[in-house]
Amino acid sequence: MVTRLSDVAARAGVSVKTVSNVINDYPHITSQTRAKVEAAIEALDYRPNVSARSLRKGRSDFIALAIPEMASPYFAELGAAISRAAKKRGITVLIDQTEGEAAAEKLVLDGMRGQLIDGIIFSPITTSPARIGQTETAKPIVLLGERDAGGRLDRVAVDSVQAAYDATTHLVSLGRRRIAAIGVGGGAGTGSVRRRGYRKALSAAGLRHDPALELAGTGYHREDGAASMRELLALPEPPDAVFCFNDLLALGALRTLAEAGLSVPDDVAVVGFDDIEDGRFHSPSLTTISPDKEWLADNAVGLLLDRIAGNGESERRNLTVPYTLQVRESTAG
Amino acid sequence: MVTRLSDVAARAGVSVKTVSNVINDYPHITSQTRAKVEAAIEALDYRPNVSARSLRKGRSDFIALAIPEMASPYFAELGAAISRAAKKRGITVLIDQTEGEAAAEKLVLDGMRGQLIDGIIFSPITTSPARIGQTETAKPIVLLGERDAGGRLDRVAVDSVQAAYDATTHLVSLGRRRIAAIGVGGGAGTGSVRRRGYRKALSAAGLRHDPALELAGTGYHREDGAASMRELLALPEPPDAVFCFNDLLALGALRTLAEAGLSVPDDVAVVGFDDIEDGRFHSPSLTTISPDKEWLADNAVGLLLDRIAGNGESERRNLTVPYTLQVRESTAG
DNA sequence: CTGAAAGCGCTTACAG
DNA sequence: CTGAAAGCGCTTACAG
Repeated sequence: MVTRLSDVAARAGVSVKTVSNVINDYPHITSQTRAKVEAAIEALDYRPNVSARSLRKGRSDFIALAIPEMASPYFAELGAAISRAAKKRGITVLIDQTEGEAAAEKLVLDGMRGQLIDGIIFSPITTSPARIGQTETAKPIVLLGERDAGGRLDRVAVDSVQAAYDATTHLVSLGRRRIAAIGVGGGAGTGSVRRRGYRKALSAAGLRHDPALELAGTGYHREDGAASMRELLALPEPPDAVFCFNDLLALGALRTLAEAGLSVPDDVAVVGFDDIEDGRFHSPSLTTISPDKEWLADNAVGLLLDRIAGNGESERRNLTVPYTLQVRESTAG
Repeated sequence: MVTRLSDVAARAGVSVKTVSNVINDYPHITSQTRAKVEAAIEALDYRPNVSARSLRKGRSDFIALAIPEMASPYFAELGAAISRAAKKRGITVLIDQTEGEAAAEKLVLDGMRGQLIDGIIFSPITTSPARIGQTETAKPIVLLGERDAGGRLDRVAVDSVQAAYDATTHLVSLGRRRIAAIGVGGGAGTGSVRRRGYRKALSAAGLRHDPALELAGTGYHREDGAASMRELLALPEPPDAVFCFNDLLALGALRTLAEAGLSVPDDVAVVGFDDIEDGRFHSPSLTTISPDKEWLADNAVGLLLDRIAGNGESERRNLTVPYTLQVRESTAG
């Protein structure tokens, strides 16, 4: 038999309303009454039934984090940070792996899973911004990453153009002249936004951009970085530096360079993006763009809760995550 | 306004009971009726309210995965596999980060979060097996990892003694004689169980175990492995091989060896445990014990659901996860 | 096979 | 400040 609110009320000799008031921290309760109720809760080891509360209030204090893949270190670290940020505010995070599939992302945009969750933090990779912008979602959504929704949804993201510009400029300042990019892509995602910053930095430095040095690949994993690096090394004129659009690509590229017996950074300098722990312990350690993940997590959760709390109609916000360039061995001997 | 079951019933011209029957796949419904109801559901874009269903049925189809840390690659990969395995069966996984804190682990053993979840997959690292064995939990629990509960709870785990034995024996077979261990620990956790296999292999090979070669460290992260390796290198007689009790420790050790200018495996051979992706792409790539994570995930979820479905009183089960030793560059040039 | 009704455990107006 | 009662949206005996 499970203890119910009414059991607590009976034992404390008060009404259920009073017990509810104590649990929900409402005012106008004498400390004496509060103590009596708390003693009864303690004695019966009572815990409120989440389903009943959620059914009645229309709020569950659950939010969803929809990411492509939780086994990917950047998302794993981000997920950990977001879970912690949410827990601090009494919110539970439910992680949904979309695997980048259009159907799964559509489900997210539709508001997800019946009515359990109160809102969604969403990192889309397949759905187009136009499609996202059309969303008439039942639940508040905060977008993460490069894709925006034409200002129709809240969003928290690094200024990727500027960050890619800084990363590339760092390579230029080292005297590198044939600077490749791994992870470029069409559309409106990471691959195209970061390419913008990369190209901008090249032309600011007076360097011509060579299409042969822009590698697209099929994904953002280590194996994709390794394969792209192999292609670059097979070029008549291989690059003397590579900017990889995330750390996993960079780690894969580093693996290929090691297999080829090339020295990093002497032969080829490498920069990544994300600052996952893996890169900090690698030999050579990886120079990378380091977004402030705690900041990102805190602000994404805060923004979403704000929206859930009822500021549904206020203007959409676009928060820019602070970042630094961490210079390590892969560019600095 | 949210669509309710009764709205669907009204539109389809049937009773709520019939709609409920269709949704829950009950028998005795003419295909004609079913089609009518499904059309109404489609037209109204109806989704059942999870809270209401869960309140009424006493089942939510949510399970919790309680792990120390989701940013740790092994747990991230495991979490991804468990989420996938659960999703296949229509179950949603809620990830709870205990951070190895006793209070958080106690909450897990108490059954967690009011009554939302149906059961728990739990990877404890602080709570003692004795304490776990005393658990009178409200919800079914499946244990992961070395700690058992004196047979009082279901458990899915690698045979860590045997796996550690295999890893160490592999090093012996390479002709290594001073084989260190990183990650040893007291108590009943990973650190003590794997040490048992390590020592057993040494004595089977006729090697004396040297206490100076057993490093405890403070945790199972890269930095702990790096620090332990530094200690080993400072020894009058440093080791010619190291068995690290997880891959993260091994990656940290590899970093220290690279900094010291030592060659792997020529000077020091290194073996890990877990087979995270990071180790496969490292230079040198990491020899490691590779547990079948898909198998683990499928069976942990299956066992838990079986228990939830009502086999509460049947005998506790202890499933052994298959593993292989993946020989890579860190021991094989 | 279907319909009307009770009840899961909360929260919240509504009276007092 | 407290008590009695309605209702959140389902599922499920109970009659028919």
